[in-house]
Amino acid sequence: KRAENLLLMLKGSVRVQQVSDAGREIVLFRIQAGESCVLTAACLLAGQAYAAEGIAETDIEAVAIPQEVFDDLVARAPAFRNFVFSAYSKRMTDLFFLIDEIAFQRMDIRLAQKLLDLSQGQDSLRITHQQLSVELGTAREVVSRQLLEFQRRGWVAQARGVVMILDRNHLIHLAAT
Amino acid sequence: KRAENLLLMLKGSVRVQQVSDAGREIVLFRIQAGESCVLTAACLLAGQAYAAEGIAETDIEAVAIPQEVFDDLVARAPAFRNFVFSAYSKRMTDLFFLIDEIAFQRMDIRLAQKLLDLSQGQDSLRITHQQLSVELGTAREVVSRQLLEFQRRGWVAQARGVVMILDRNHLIHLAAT
DNA sequence: CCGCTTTGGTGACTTGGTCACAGAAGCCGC
DNA sequence: GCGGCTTCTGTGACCAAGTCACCAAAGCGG
Repeated sequence: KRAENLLLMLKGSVRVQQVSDAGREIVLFRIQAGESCVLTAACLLAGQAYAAEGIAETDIEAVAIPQEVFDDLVARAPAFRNFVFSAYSKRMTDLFFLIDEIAFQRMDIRLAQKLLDLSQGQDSLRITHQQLSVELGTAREVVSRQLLEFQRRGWVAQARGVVMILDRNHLIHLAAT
Repeated sequence: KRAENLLLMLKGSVRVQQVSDAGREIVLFRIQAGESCVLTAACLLAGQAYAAEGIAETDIEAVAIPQEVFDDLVARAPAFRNFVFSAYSKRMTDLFFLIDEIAFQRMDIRLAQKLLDLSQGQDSLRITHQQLSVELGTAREVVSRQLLEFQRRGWVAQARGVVMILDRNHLIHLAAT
């Protein structure tokens, strides 16, 4: 029942996503380099049935901290303890934010935000409509239609598996709505 | 920035809900007697901007554990440490579940589940459509329409501020879909 | 070049959310 | 009891999002 190790990411990133009964998926969050996987581990080890899955997006390096060492660190190192609790609460508030977005935010706004987020300042973004729909937890058709609308407005251009950002300012403006 | 105390509920229950920019609300989870408010506290204390609010649903009793005592307990009492981490992971998985429901589940099914959940086996339930809509994170009109449909089918009856469950089996059947 | 898979586009339809009301039920002071 | 509030519920029109059933075009592997 207990997981053997707790992971601490050194390099790369892991995407944690969930699959629904009907086969639809949604990205919950990402674990970046320097962040701990403690919480994921905790979820696992608490013996909860978890439908979430972690997917490595890049080559990753991580250190595995055995259960006993982790326990000992939490007990003896206040700084480490602090690190762990901060990570937990960060995740928690991130999830609150995600819930708010899913429940109350319009798709066009969420898509614009996601494009800006994933583009990292680049003008071109390698991603399929299907992948974007998983990021947003919606259907592929919805993404296709929204991108088409953005295209009509001259904000983006598309090629197979690629989205090009032509007018970042308008996207930012929409995302801030 | 740090909260002064961490609360441990002894009696009663607290509803934690979030308000969106547009004024819509959704219930995230409840803290029951015997559960810790540790995570909520942690969220607060990590200095995150949090739009969530806790609302006491009954008279409550709770012990406030000062920061230092909490720290000391985590450091020295393995059992307490375990309790805290379990609580965290339980909340986390609960949130995953909630996200899944919001993103992918139909409203009629979610409403049926919520009615069964809140009724606690009773045949009558004191709640308004508005309150139900907050529980589900949807609009009041949607709840009204769904309840009307349930009523047409003879599964429930309604009075002002009251929902009566007439055919629990059909509700259970729908909820299990 | 030929099939096969992946990706994207489309129309029709259902479900859910928004808006603007209106009517009915309780509540309070008189 | 009787107006005048406030709260709760019902409703229709409309828009946004999700579903379904396709089709077409772009890559890919032989």
